[in-house]
Amino acid sequence: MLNGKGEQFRISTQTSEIILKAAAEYNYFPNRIARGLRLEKTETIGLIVPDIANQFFSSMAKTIEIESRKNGYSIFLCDSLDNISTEKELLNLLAARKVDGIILAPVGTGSDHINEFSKNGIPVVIIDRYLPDTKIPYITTDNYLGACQAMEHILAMGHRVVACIQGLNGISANEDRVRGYKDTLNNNSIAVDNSLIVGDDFGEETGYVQAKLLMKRNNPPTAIFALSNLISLGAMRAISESGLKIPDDISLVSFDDQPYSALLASPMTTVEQEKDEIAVRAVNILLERITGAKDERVIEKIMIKPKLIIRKSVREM
Amino acid sequence: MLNGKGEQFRISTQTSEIILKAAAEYNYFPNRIARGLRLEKTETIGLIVPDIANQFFSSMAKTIEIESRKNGYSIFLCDSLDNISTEKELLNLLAARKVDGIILAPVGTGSDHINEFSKNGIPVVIIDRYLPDTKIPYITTDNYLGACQAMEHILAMGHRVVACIQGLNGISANEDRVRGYKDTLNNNSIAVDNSLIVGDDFGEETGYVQAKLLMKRNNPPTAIFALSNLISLGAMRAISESGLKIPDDISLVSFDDQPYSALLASPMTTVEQEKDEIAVRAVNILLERITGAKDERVIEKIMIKPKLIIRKSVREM
DNA sequence: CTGTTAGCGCGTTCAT
DNA sequence: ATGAACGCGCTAACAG
Repeated sequence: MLNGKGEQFRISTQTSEIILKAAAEYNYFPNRIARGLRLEKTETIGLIVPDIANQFFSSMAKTIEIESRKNGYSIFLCDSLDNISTEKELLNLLAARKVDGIILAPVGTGSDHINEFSKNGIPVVIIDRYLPDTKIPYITTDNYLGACQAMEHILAMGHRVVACIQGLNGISANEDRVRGYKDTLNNNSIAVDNSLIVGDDFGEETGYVQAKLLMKRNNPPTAIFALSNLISLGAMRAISESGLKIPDDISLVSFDDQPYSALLASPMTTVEQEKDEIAVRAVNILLERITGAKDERVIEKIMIKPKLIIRKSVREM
Repeated sequence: MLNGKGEQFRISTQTSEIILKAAAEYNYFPNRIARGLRLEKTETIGLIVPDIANQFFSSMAKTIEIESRKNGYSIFLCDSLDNISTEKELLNLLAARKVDGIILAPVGTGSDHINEFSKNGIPVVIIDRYLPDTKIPYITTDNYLGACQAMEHILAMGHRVVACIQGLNGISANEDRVRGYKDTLNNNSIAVDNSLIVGDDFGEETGYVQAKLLMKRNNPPTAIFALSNLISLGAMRAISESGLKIPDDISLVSFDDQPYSALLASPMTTVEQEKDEIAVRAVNILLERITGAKDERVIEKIMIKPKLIIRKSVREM
């Protein structure tokens, strides 16, 4: 009876005002649980991220929460701890909680469980990467383009031996970045040296360990392209421990701009992902699927252009 | 019927196994919405923070989510945008969603709405600060102690003119830190110069503007104590723009350790808050109040000791 | 020990 | 134009 629109259908002025005053006076709010049970929609969205403490995900979470709330939806926050079986459990948990839809930043390379899950009728939108051979809409950064932009800059500054510390092998975000790295080298007539492509996860430790190894090579790289903010953080730690300076001794470019990027020992050149746009569009696409506003045979596959922010971490050779 | 414990009360082996297999086979999960309506508890917790994109809150959110999930609870994430009327709306929203409890990192200085809200029976636990004259349990950093530790270090390094860029005036976290700053000066027989206590919010801009002004003084401070991570970020920007170096030209200590603190131009000495412990204890206290496990006349008022991490941003005079 | 039923609060439908 | 009754899926209470 007090659903806020029922009144408009019948009496406009009198009843509405009385009801509203009474509601305010008695501090009445409709029970969303009962409403959810009855309507078979809860106006909730599940958000699963591998690590909410990571600035990249927390700033998208912020935008997702705000944009969802504007539309009456609340967010169940779930941290999959970068663990694929946790991610699986979380999908089931959210299903049991009858969320209307899920925004998922997947973990690892396996995706069978996601494809399987998406058959159950709860709409899923994927962010940050995409799955091969899937019917699930996604919205990510154009990682290939971002890597090309970064590499073009490094090469334009005169570097010829450029290492790449990559993240988790096999996922689209990583593969696209590596492909951009290789293609840009090739386009500039520099042979790809596979021994300069190292690393296997997006964590800080990978950056640290691999940077140390790279610096010990006989023919060390003059520049490093780090494929995540944590990798560059680790690489900086290694470089700093070795007594070397950026960019004098070695240059560094990182994927993912951070609030502190401009304030580092050497303000860092980064590939900035348009997190806000990814987040807003993910919410809007999900809401369209929830409300059925759009032909669901259309699978959105969206890549947002990143932006190269040139600071002072690449030396001119 | 399928609540997972009913079986244990009756048949142990046979029925349980049959049910479990059937449940797995048909991929059945009990509907948590219906359950919530029936039991009048939803096993959900509302988390309200002023800015989830802030590392300080996002890492606590991570721990809160994980710790809650261990106990079967899911988290509604709400970002109050540092806006007190949004915070108010969110409290009501969470009440309408029938959360079993709320963890709140409050915004601003006003707290009447929180006291008012807490009378409605939904348990609230406050983190990051405390409210004056309230019956709501809280768990925060011992901000007074943290400020004393930082100031003792600065003074021990020989500084005598030390500025303090503070955050939002009037809230406990800020007042306790300022009190620690003043008391430590007094204990070391240095008169407090109120013109060296500047700033009025925790943002980056405050740090930037106030640091610029401080450096222009006739008798500029040799050290700055920044009362938040964003303030120190802004101060660093100002110092860097002025062509000055930390710690050679000016020393800096900041509240809130960050992942990048060790990797800055000058690795920064910080007061690290024990975020994990605050988060875990907040969840546990809230759960105790939800389940009624503890005498609710006991109002927990907990302060966790912070840790001074000494790096290289303070010069020996 | 097992099967049946009432009712949580809402929105919808059907009957006035 | 309004009011009464039903049912969403679950669990607790009760009857058999």
